[in-house]
Amino acid sequence: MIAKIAVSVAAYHIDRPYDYFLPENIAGLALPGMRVSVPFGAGNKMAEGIILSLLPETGDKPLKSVDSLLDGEPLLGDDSLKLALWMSDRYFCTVYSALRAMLPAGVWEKGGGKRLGDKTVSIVHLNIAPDEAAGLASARKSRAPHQSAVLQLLAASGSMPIKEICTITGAPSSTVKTLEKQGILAFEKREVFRRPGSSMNIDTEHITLNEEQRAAYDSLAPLLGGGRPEAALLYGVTGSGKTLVYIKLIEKALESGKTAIVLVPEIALTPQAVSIFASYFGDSVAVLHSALGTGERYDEWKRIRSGEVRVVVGTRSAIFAPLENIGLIVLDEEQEHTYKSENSPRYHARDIAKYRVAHSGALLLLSSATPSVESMHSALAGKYKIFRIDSRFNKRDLPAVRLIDMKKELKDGNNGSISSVLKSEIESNIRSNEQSILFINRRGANPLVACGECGFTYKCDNCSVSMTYHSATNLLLCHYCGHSLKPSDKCPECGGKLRFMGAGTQKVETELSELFPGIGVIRMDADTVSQMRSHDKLLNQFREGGAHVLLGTQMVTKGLDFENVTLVGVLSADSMLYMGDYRAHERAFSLITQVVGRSGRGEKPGRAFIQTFTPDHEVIALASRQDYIGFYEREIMLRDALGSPPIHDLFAISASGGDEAAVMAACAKLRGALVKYFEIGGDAGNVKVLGPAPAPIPKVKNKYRYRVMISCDNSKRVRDTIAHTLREFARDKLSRGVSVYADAGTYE
DNA sequence: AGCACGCCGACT
DNA sequence: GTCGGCGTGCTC
Repeated sequence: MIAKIAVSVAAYHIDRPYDYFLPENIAGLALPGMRVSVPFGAGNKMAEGIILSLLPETGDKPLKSVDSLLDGEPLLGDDSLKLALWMSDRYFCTVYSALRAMLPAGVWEKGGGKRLGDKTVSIVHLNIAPDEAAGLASARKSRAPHQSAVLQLLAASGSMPIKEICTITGAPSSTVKTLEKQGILAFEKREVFRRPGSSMNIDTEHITLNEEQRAAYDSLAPLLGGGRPEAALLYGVTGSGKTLVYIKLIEKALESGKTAIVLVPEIALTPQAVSIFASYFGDSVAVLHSALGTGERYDEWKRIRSGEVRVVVGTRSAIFAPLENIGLIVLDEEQEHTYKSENSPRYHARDIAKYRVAHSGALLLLSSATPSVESMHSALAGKYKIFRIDSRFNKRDLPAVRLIDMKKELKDGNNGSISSVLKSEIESNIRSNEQSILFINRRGANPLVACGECGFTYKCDNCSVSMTYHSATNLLLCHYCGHSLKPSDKCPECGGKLRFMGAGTQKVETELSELFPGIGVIRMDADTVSQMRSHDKLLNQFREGGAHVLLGTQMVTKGLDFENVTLVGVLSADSMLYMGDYRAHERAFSLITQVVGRSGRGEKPGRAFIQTFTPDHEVIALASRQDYIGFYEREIMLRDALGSPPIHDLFAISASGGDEAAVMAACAKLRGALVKYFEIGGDAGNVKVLGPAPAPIPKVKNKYRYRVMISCDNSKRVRDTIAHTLREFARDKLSRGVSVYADAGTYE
């Protein structure tokens, strides 16, 4: 027998299914999806591989032999193996790396450094009839009270874990063992899964949909279970209760024997929504957090594979959950960039979801208050059915939004981060004991420290970015590599006076304490939530009225649902608009819309203020009016003109390395090869090769980064040309010290 | 990428 | 004569 195997150590440019001979002793046990140990390369070093398929011997060429099987049963099904091959073509990655992305890390820890065994408990059964046990219990009541209590308990319940018996009766475990020796009780080892406890319990007994939710459900439900792949976009304002619609749809899928996956951008940001699933579906739901330990994640994965789990809720990688019979896949907040993997395999969960839906005849539900331009484009083109939920859950209007011109503030002598209008609004909220959320897109105190005389700025030695001043530690910090530096009193170049410019969360925190002495401010950014679970702690503190103001970065914009918040301030809308990539406007629009939606979710109406130096900027103006359609129409025209998605497909070929000249030369060579091959292939008309150009941040961690962009119509031929160019480049001597990768539909 | 093979200079 | 430099080519 011959096995086709994806080998872990085969780099991208030599990756292919390798054929190995399966020796007699393991040929009968080997199945596709199992891991194996195989000799590879000239040195025959042992490497891990995964069996892709088995075929009969041909005897053509001499093959090396599989050394050993590493699994007793397949870790991956046929559909996963096929998906990995598809991913290697789509995302320019090795088949093995695609397969690895589908498996929980715990799979490799068994027998490795930290043993990760299967956890078991001892279940104790009665070996005699219950009434006989009850008789023995009363007979031994005075002579052996512990035995009596244990027997009485088991007479009532039949079986129970030993630990539980001991805690209930107070008997030592030796009592139970004695009874086992006497043949009265029997032990059974049962595997248990380490399950993360759900922290909140939400009453989900009676979920009733309001009129609009019901209408959305009624239109979506018929798309379920027809066995035909379907895709729909649920376009619903924040706070419209889309989660309830998902739950009803999942329920329907389960009723017809199907399973469901719900993807969320980040569990930490939507704890309430996730808890609803957990309490509603109980043990048949698996929740895959990022905070899950290796063991817990591994166990959840096993529960899913065993068929015990029928609903999976999780972040990006949960799209690979080994569920059978999928009826529904939901992508909540589908526009979020966290659905795109930033390292190899550089997949987008939405693409994988489409693949799985197409192969299982399920319904894909994309959901958002501000759909990605791609998804809206597909919906308008008729590829997705589109449904709307227009009013918020509690029938509250969206908050009134006002733009504040910071140029004018500056003219009036206010150079702080908080405008006079916003200041008086915060003041009135403090007086009426209502809460406020302030959003600023930067952590630290000052993003720029410069000399007022010679213009010197503190730049990171390893990265091409200026260093941010952190007042808490009195250090300058690089947010890309973590490099830190103590600022000197005077300019290190000319001895002039240093100026601390711009504002981040720490600076605003100080300003707030100066403007409103004594008020409670909770600051939430990467610095304050780095400690485990402090994220929840800070939010609970705020919920319980522990502060007047919640001040933070992106993490205060999503999912939060606080009834007492009636004021939202976006302190600097401009910083988001100029991030250099084609998605900057989309992100800014979405972020502003989301944070505005945090206001007025309770009984009291909300209001929002957006501070900007460019109040006339169309994106800011559209965001302040919450005009998604207007934004979409403007954006789609720009995308078309710039050759960006969704009108055109985009690939980025990136090169990085320590020697800038070598990286540039490599990029130029890549460009030349691409242009040549596209011409030979007859694709020159379809394809535009742009660059090479430095990446938006040209140096990170002492590596220079340049790239070539390809705007085209994504086709197999184009992908093959890119793959061929990458492989050829890797073999080239010029490539020494320069690494390259390709990214489909690039985000940066 | 990682390794062996191979063909040239320096050395006990 | 042989040890080791790294240029070249292959990986079932």
